[in-house]
Amino acid sequence: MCNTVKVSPRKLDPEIRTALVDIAARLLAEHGAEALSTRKIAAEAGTSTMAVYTYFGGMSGLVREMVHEGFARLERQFARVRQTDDPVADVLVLGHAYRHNAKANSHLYAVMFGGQSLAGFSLTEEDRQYGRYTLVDVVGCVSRCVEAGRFRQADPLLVAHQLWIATHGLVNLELGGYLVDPVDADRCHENLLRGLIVGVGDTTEAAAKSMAAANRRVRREVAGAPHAVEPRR
Amino acid sequence: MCNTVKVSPRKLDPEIRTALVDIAARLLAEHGAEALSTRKIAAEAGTSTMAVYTYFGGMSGLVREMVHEGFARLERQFARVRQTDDPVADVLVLGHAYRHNAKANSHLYAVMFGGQSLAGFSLTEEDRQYGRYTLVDVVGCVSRCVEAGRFRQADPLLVAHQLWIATHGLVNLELGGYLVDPVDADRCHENLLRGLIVGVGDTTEAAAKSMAAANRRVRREVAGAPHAVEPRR
DNA sequence: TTTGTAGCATAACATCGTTAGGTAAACGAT
DNA sequence: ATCGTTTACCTAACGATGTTATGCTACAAA
Repeated sequence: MCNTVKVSPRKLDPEIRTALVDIAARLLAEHGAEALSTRKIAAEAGTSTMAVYTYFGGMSGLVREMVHEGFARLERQFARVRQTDDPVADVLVLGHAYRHNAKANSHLYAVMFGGQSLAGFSLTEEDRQYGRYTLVDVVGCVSRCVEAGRFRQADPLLVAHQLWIATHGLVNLELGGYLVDPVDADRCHENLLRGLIVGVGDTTEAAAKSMAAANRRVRREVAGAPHAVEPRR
Repeated sequence: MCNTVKVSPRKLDPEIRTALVDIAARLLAEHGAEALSTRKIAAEAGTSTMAVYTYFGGMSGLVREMVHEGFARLERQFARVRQTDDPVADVLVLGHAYRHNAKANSHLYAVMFGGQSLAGFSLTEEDRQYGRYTLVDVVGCVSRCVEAGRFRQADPLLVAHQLWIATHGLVNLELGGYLVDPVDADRCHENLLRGLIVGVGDTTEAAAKSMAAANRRVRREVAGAPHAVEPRR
């Protein structure tokens, strides 16, 4: 018989796989996109450049793996914010969590949501669907705002998108260095969210109260130091 | 005398300079960031790669030139929108102009505002100041909204930043392919701006009227086909 | 123990931005 | 008009990039 399915491979080492992703993520975070190369990664991992191809099929595959890790981090960040009886404050804390995550992983964020192509990689529709899915927490939170009578009756998905878009724009321009002293990112964040919340139906008084409550919760529910983040290169 | 300031140079050809910028811009727009290389540019221009260095000091200098051209295009786009007695509609048309320009020059826009580093280029503080300056039109328009009693008394610069951030976030996620069918970019644009305008003090009725007026003006004041744009690669 | 598949290293390829060396052209001064 | 100097510009090369071809060899199944 010709089709003798002889077997006797040699398994892939999962430790090497995760090590490669970790090293690549660290290189990206510490030295930026330019510093991400197969040779540097292989050198740090003590392997040859071929490892990147056997485990990920190329640089793009490795970047995709990092992007998925980035989405996982965002989800973990979201999971830390509590659900209270003030759903508007909950939404605001989620916004802070989103912004914090973006700044803590700025280079990765640029690839995930900023449309930055890294080493020839670009997101597939599946990747984007993965990214959109991380926003289900926000949609649910907006639903509770509507149920609580704080937001006008509207499609929660649409309102969540408004908040996402605004926060994304804020973070993106902040990372780009565009929001400076007279109109810095913190001031913009505050005003932008206040405006949107009032715009979808909340009263200015209730909005102000929820914003104060959210600011009090940020320290404990989003991360240690709110703005301790590596500066842009 | 030793310091004989003998003169006799050979002038740079301004035609070659502009040709290089044009070719580079076309390559960027048609084939994306990856296709932008000194060799391709030189080949199309009929020169050698050295031209890029004599005229721009390197690839970064050429990219900087393109970025400035991008800002100029945005300003020209803004200059096309009229100032009417409905300043809120004017602001909305400016937003459409911003979005149109971003989509018509998507790759360049990503470098200008999206933080995308192209061929090792990254914006200087001077470049960013140049970019911020293009928003003076928006600030002035917001001032007129306040004077007309449509917007609550507030810092026009701050309100203009809110609108900028929101529109930038919208455009960026749209270019990234994140805004799809149930909640597409057009719907988000409409809702986001409506929310913000109401949030800064306008009544829902007046806002709706101005939005309708703005949508009517878009065709003639921003560009031919509102959404005829190369799809994302 | 035998055997063959597949991980992995070495080395080569094409391409990239950039630089060095040499040539010729253009302008001010004579 | 001629000269001299300066500078644009081409050719060739360098280092570094992602990727691929060619083996060697370790490992798991028989």
